[in-house]
Amino acid sequence: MTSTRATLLQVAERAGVSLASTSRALHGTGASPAMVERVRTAAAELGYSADAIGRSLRLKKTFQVAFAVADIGNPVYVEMMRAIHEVLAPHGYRVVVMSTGDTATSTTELVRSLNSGFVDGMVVSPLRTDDRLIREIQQAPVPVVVIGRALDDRGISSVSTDSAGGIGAAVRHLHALGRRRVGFLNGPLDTTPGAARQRGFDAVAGEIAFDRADQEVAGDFTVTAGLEAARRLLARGKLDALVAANDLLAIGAIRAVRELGLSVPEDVAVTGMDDTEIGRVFQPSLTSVSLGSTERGRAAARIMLRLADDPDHAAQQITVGPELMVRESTGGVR
Amino acid sequence: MTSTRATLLQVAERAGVSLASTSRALHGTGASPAMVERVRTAAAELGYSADAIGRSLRLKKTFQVAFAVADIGNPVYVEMMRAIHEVLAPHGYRVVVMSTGDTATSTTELVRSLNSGFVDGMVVSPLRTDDRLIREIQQAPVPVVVIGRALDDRGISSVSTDSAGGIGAAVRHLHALGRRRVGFLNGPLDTTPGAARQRGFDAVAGEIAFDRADQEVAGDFTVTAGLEAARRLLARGKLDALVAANDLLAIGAIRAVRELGLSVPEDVAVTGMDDTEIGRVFQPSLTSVSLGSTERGRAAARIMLRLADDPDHAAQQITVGPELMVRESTGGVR
DNA sequence: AATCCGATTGGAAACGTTTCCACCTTCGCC
DNA sequence: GGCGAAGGTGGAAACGTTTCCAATCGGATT
Repeated sequence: MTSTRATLLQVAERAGVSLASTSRALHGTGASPAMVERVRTAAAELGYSADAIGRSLRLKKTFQVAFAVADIGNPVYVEMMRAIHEVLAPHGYRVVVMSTGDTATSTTELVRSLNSGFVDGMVVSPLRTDDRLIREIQQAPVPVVVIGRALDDRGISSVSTDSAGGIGAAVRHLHALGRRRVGFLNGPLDTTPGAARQRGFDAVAGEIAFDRADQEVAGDFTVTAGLEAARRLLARGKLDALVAANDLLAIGAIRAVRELGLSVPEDVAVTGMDDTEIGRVFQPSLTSVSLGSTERGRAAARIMLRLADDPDHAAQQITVGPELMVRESTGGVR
Repeated sequence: MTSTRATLLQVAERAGVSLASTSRALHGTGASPAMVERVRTAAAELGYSADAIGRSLRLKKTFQVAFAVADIGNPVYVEMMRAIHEVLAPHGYRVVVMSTGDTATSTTELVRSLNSGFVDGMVVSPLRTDDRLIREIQQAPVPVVVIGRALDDRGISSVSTDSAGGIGAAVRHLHALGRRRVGFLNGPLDTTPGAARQRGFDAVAGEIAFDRADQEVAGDFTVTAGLEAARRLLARGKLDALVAANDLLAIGAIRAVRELGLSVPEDVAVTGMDDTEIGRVFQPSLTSVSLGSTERGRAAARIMLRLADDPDHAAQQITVGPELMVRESTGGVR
């Protein structure tokens, strides 16, 4: 590692030409072939590469977009990230993932990232949303697109889905299979998805008569938390169906079922949500409600592109419908 | 979203004081309480927040560190990221993940990220390493720490592990259990981990006599690729032990075993590598070689801190030993 | 009462880049 | 051969911030 990196001025001096010509020769247009050759050589000799900071200060553009997410460990965010990258990369944007790490302080962290971040825009999928976060998004210095909650009224661009309806579809599916003792395994209720999925379960549980309907809340949306919560849920009484708020929770739940010597789907049918790859290859493969992660990521990225072009473009809300993918964990296939 | 964001100069004008005083009042020291109050008010009224680009240009510091990784979908990288974040965050650094996305162009992408990135340093875990990449790392404008391959001779800081030895430990474990027909399920051989693990298997296969030893290479280190490759491997003849180069491949392999109506670990014992969370909660839980992802991440981050402080600090190489974690998939527990 | 010291303040430069503007050269055309 | 246009080049400003340095002010000490 050389102690100091070469600057454009040094290249200019070495080439014996002006700073302006050097810049043009390397990047812009309007330089003679001889000039280009000369400057290129000098730049190569010095191992020059343009400093992103200086360039961005002048251009007022970083060509970076952030994807801010509470927990990068959740495969659904990985899918979204791939989709966002796929849309943005051809337009010259790099996608950087900022994991807020600790979900408790995610709001504050997010805001700070935004204001002092090196990005032209941000796609954010917050686990928890409060008024302060919304206000910060509204007065953010760069465009923000929210994945995960409709915010029609506030002039914020968002891509949302109907996860409540998705839970309903899963419950109806289980009922149609003849299951009558259903357990709902949700994530934290103070999160946006947790709250929505709870609404979905409450609604459908009011419509459909079960012999028994119980529920339990996991500490977060991870496999481990799902395992623990499912143990508690199953300890309270026999169930023949488990609706998990998320694929990771469902995987934990399946383990809990088997710990009791029961089998999936014969004794207990299990559904997840998010239609992740791990759910598809798990054994049994997971019946899961797809919320179109890839589609949502793509939609968010497209809105971002539009806003990057024209920051005053009207806010836009898109909704992606849920779709039930029936697989082995509810006895669907084979 | 306001059309233009407030600058420090605007705050200064509104407060009726100089630019220098404004900066001091907000950030530095040596300003009178009255001045601080006055400037704070003006800043609040304008909704001012410092521009990261301008600040970085002057400070020559971004307080960001990149973690560049080929495939963020692999949980082992998530673990590393958490560890890196954990070490760096208390020192005021933000960790951003740059997924090179397509592994084929990962080298080129990586280099570009580095040179034009908004980071003070970079921790990189390359899947494929060639001379060009090494040269780029050596002349990188910011400190780089490599996770995944010892590069002692080149003056590059790295944190590596003995994955070859780890494969050896897994094979020996299976042999000790009485398994005599072993299959090795590796990832691409042109990757750094693929090559190392191949060496490990070749070495131990030369030492220990098996009745049968076969192997197959998966297209990448994912569950899906593991499933497909394991199908091919198992189709070629009966095996009673499978050594997978990674937990994801192992999970795919278990599915392939079961598709044949065989059970794990009774008919076929399976080992993975990386000791990921998903492997621990999978069913059966996965016997896996821990390569200390968290420990490696932490070590890399600590080296990075040192280099950020003193870029000319001598390069440092750390090695973390592998450790076999015996679980259900080889019949270890219960 | 004069001087000195410390505490605050403002002016100005600097970080590295791009681009506007003005100037110069050269070529083509009348 | 002169004139206009076109193309290439250099000077200088600008982006937003921090910090060095000098200058001012007030109070305290001799």
